[in-house]
Amino acid sequence: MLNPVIRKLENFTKLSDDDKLALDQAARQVRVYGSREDIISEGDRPEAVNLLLEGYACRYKQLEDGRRQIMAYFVPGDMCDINVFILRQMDHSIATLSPATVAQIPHDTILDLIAQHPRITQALWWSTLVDEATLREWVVNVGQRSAYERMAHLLCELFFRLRAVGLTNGNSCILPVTQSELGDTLGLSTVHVNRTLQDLRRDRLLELKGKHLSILDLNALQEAALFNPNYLHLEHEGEALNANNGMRA
Amino acid sequence: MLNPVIRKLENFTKLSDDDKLALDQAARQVRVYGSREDIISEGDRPEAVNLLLEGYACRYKQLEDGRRQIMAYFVPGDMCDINVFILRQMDHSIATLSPATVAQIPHDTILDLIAQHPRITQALWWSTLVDEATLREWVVNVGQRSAYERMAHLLCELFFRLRAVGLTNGNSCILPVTQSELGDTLGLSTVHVNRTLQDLRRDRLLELKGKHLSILDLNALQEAALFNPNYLHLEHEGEALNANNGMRA
DNA sequence: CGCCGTGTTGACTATTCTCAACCCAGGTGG
DNA sequence: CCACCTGGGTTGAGAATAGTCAACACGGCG
Repeated sequence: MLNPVIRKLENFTKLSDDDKLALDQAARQVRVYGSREDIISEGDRPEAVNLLLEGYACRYKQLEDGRRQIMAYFVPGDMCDINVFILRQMDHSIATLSPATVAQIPHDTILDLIAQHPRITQALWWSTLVDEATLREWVVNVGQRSAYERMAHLLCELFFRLRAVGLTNGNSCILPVTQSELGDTLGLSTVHVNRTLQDLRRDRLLELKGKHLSILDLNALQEAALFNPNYLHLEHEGEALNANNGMRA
Repeated sequence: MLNPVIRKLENFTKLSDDDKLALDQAARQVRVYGSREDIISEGDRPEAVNLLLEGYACRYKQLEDGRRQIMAYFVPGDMCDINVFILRQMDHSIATLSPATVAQIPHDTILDLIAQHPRITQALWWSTLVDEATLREWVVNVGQRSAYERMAHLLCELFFRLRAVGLTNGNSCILPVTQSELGDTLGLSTVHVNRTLQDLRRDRLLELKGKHLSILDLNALQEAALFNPNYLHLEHEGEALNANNGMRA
């Protein structure tokens, strides 16, 4: 099994064999989770970086009165919290959505990787920038789009991201989320999620049953969602940086 | 006039005189903007880091059909785009909300700062983490909160942030935004923004007229907003890091 | 003076939520 | 093996929240 983080980072830059080996070795301490377990909770002090190897997870925040907002989905190859270890405590939680395998990379190992592998540093930086850009797009999504557009946009995004790590099969993929979780993601009630999915099905854009998503018409779905994949920066942008030597830091 | 970025970063860590000098010198090339001008536009290649010295600005994204979402506000001391220079082109725009003074810091200068001033590096890192946490909170805000709560939350946040850089006067501050901009921020129509502000005024929580915001009852406002200032990480968290030597990177 | 950008209001509409009921499939225990 | 239980998913009816449109008010500025 190819370490999915390698596949992901190579969307941005070409890694050397040495880089890849280092990544593999960093990800050797593994923990297995069941479905819907917290990997790290709000208020915890972050102890290690969690790299998702298999399964799905999400970042969420809960209000005092129980309302919950999911703010990110994680797919294999994603580091859930690389950027928080300077902070004293988590201001949100991370939980699995399915059974999952997670590598726990100690902070020191991350720092060593950064110190010794400039390509990895660059690619990790790229990856956090993409995470941020994705979050910005989510603000646009919940702020401006209708329920129908929102749902279309979310499913477009997930499909593109899963495809980038080789987890699609033609125009379908696994998506182990309930309608209630989709609601917590999009700021909609489960009832409305249900009706919105029916509308998308009626328009022959997609099917989502059980844990299986099939895109019936990707172009039409993108149009319906006003989806512009720019923000995922999947176009191997690092190649240019490689040529001109990139960052010095 | 104290360089506001120094004041901001000192919310997190103690800077040496040498650090401060370096920051001052980095911010010497200045540009002046009028109100509502783009500082950098979607599609542009980022050339320098824009540090806001005076005035207000925002980050926004426009959909093809004209809908606009504001995704961040910038106040003096904020670096608008420190983290994007690895990317080939901007996936969003940054514009002033008022007349503004902006320092343009070349990428090389940033890289030198990072290489030679570990405290600054740390504080800049902290600052980007706070920006991200803020963005996450905005997703929660538009996703879960009602119009009334949303507005209360946004104004709470801005008040706290302005206070952290010394731009409040008692319980009031300058906020040069129109109701239409508030709408684009919160995902509400201008009409509804207007009515929501009236409700907040009726409940004696705040007043917002012209460019002047007065908080009449900060505690009540926080409660109404379910506002928890945790995510702004304003509690001088860096002090701990200083003691134990912090990052090695 | 008159214009324009902003704020305000009323009437009507659309979208989304809530609540409550019911269905269905998969897993468990008797 | 079957009955039941439970966690999703689905449906309908009615209510609440927020949007749209159109008109008007107000103030600063050319």
